[in-house]
Amino acid sequence: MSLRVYNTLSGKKEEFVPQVPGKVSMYVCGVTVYDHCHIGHARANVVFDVIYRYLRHSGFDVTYVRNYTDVDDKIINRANREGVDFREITERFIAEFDRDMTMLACATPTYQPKATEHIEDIIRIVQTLIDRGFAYQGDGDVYFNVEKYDDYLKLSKRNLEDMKAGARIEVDERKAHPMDFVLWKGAKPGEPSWDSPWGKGRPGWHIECSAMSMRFLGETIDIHGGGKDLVFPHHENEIAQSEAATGRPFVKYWLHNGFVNINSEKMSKSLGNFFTIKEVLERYDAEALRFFLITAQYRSPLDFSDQNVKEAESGLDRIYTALARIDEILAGVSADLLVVNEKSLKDGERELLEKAESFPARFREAMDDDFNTAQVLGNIFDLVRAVNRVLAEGGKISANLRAILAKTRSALDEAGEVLGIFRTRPEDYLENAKERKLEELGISREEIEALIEERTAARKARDFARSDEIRDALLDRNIVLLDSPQGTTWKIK
RNA sequence: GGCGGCGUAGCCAAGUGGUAAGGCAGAGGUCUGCAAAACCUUUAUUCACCGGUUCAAAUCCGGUCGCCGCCUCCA
Repeated sequence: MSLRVYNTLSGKKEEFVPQVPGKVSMYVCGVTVYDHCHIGHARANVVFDVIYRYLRHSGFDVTYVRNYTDVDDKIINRANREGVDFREITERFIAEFDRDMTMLACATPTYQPKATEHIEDIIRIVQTLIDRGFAYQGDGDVYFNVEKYDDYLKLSKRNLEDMKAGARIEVDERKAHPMDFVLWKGAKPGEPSWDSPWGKGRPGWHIECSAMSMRFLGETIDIHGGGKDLVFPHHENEIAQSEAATGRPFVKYWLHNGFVNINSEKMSKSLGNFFTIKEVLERYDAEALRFFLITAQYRSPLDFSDQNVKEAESGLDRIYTALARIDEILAGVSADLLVVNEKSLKDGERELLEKAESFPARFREAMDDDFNTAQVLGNIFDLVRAVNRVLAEGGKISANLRAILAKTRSALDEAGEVLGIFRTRPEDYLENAKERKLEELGISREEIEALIEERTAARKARDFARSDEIRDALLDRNIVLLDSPQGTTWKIK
């Protein structure tokens, strides 16, 4: 089986064949750094991080470029409002973005260029477009003439006539066609600007991605990604200006992620229904958030709600609990030396062995089918259940079981590495989760442990009334007690 | 108005022609002093609705209804 990806350009899943065997060039539109990022940005970046990791895992040598848009109206407006240089705004929010990405365990792209570092490239492309008759000047601005480029709207599959019909397009005297878009904006007083053949100015939004993509990845790249909302106009315009400038195809595979919704509506700044990554991470574990973001296939909408994230968190806890049990059993043994003796397998062991051994193939099959992370998670839970089942049988841990658990652990590690989860020691994950929740509940470990001690004494004395009273009191405060032959432990409800 | 997507159990979510993965929540059981955790069993004769193609459809085709997105900055 080979990798198949859904290409927005063809509207179909296609076999993924990079231009150069073994190598992949990938460009993903980053963020405009004028404010904190929200969960929608988190999803886009986690989705493409998983894709990046999976491509590498599949043996490709991937060059991954993600830009920072660091000059733009919104940045300038904020800078003016705060009375600071625009670079102060961009530096601040680049740092915030980087912190968010680190929290979400996103790998660092090969290159993270800034638009302002590529003004010369931008000017060169704009000049080429003018020379080739695709662009024209108007009052210090330079526009792309959409009527000159025959394939315009091939990505978003519309036509210019329909666009005009109900569209909210302001008539602009300087434009030859209402849909023409700006490549270079003439400077207004107080705005950051750069010298150009057309006077002082700054780049339009779309041209920077073409410039940086070509600079780092060449004229034709394998994958270009971004949110669905970028299909038109951003990506459409990138195609037009890039292909008009080079005469060559710009992108082989266009990949677009679905939105994060709130009550079935798109999360966005303008609707005001957004949560920043920063504030969500105050309430939830970062890994749980990442886990939540991959519970659905990347092209589907994903509804963000307290309940949904909590459910994801419960699911992740379940997996980590099983991992902790596996690690406890495997502690101190060298997994490489473990060999399964097929002849003396118990039923549960055989089932787990089969699931663990078939897992890698099922994992690849799901990921090869347009990165179906939801299906992978289903397979993971299936494996976890088999682990729990075997361990619930009790008895001594046989050498065989140890070997099977080692196989299971390495299967889960493989998936975890690609999905960017299970990267924490299970014990640490569970401890951290506990710590955070304890703080929320306003109860201390010492207090709980003192009560457990008192209860154990009461139970020894068969004073079950007192024992249950303590347990109920703790339960009221969301602390659940777990009795086992080894003693009493506790967890948070 | 144009273009595109979606509608699978109480909730989330896989599944694109062969008879419904998985998670959360719920119920019963094993365990337990009683519980909890864990495990076992169980929860959609059915995939928005109607019609068609087919030996066979959640999956393909046509229609209806509902929801959402893009067409303006947007991941």
